[in-house]
Amino acid sequence: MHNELVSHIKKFIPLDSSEVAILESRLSISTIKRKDHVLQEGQICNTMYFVVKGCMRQYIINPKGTEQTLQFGVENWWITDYLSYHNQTPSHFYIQAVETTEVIALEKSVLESLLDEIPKLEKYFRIVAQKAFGAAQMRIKFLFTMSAEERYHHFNNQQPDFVQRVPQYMLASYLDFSAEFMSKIRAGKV
Amino acid sequence: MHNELVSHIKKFIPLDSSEVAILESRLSISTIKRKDHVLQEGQICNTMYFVVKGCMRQYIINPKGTEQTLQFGVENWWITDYLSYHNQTPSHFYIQAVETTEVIALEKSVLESLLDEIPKLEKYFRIVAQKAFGAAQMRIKFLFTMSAEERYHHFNNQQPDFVQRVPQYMLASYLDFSAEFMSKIRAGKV
DNA sequence: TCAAAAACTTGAACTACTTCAAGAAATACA
DNA sequence: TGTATTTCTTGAAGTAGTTCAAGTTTTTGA
Repeated sequence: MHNELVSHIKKFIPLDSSEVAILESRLSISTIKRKDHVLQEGQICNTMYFVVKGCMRQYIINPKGTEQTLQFGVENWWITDYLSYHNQTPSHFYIQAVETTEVIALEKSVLESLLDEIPKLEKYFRIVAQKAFGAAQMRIKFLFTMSAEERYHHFNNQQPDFVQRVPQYMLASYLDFSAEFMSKIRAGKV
Repeated sequence: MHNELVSHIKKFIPLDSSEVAILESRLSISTIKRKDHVLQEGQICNTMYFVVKGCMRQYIINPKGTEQTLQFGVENWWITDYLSYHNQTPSHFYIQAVETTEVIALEKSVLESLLDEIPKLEKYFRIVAQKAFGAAQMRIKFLFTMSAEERYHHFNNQQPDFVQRVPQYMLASYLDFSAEFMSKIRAGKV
């Protein structure tokens, strides 16, 4: 029995047993407690996080001092700041555990040596990044074309269980409206 | 002297002369006339476009019938619908030349055989996709935290020449406000 | 188990933007 | 070069959302 990341990789590329062995030897699960951060604004991001169980989020603090969630990462998602990671520049984001979460933290140096040893992994990370970019484009489309109420109902239809899982105010900011307005949408007062 | 895409790839990974030769034999430049489309909503996207010279854009038509630009692609950018491309599902987007544009159109079947022959290219496309995703995250951050006027001035500071290059109404929709409002911002009437 | 902290609700006042309509200016290309 | 087309401007009226403040409910963890 091997770890969840290996299973995820195998959905995209075949791995032989020696490659699995290399991966297993380098990857370990760590637990991030609810509300703990793995990245703070201003830090350089040197790690990619694969969510095994639980939920992480990437957020900012806006000029009014309110948190706004840009991205959630649940089971089988990667979360990181790719811009800070690639350019070695200070991050604009916080990355935090929404609930106590198990992740595989993959440091840049470890990832780079894995990519050298198992070049096939490049394909895996390419596909993951291209799909994530595609999802980001759809997200922008929804933000552009739907009203706040439509965005709420749409999300609620697509991910009914997830809505139960995170605080309302985090989801409101992810959908780009205020927590108060979300409360009114749910009460049917709009 | 070889093509612009080969030069771009060499910024990220080394290529030997036989690899360059393979690439050159498979890649050719085509010209897309101003306002012509390379992808329409509902079509399956089977091609990635690398912009050699000119400007492409990805847009949608919103429920009110207005075009909204999600993405511009200028020199050395890739533009495609990765979600349609990977899942072979109908695209939600239009991709069009803003000005007459030279592109390298890379079809899925050609790209896949290139990736088999030159596996190093996986790294190039991985890095390109990760950077594009990072840029999309920053874009969402700006949309979330800045007022319309701030978004305009910020963009204008970052890309002063680009603002001259595209019709105002396209840029307005990209920045997520109306063309009329942009006109007022520019006139200082807000 | 229970006190403290976090999350949610409500209504009233406000505002950053949109929409509409019509005319003026700029640009493309026959 | 001239004219059709595209793009930009302006003001007035409207609205989808925000903000604030205070109270209520739910959840957390010692």
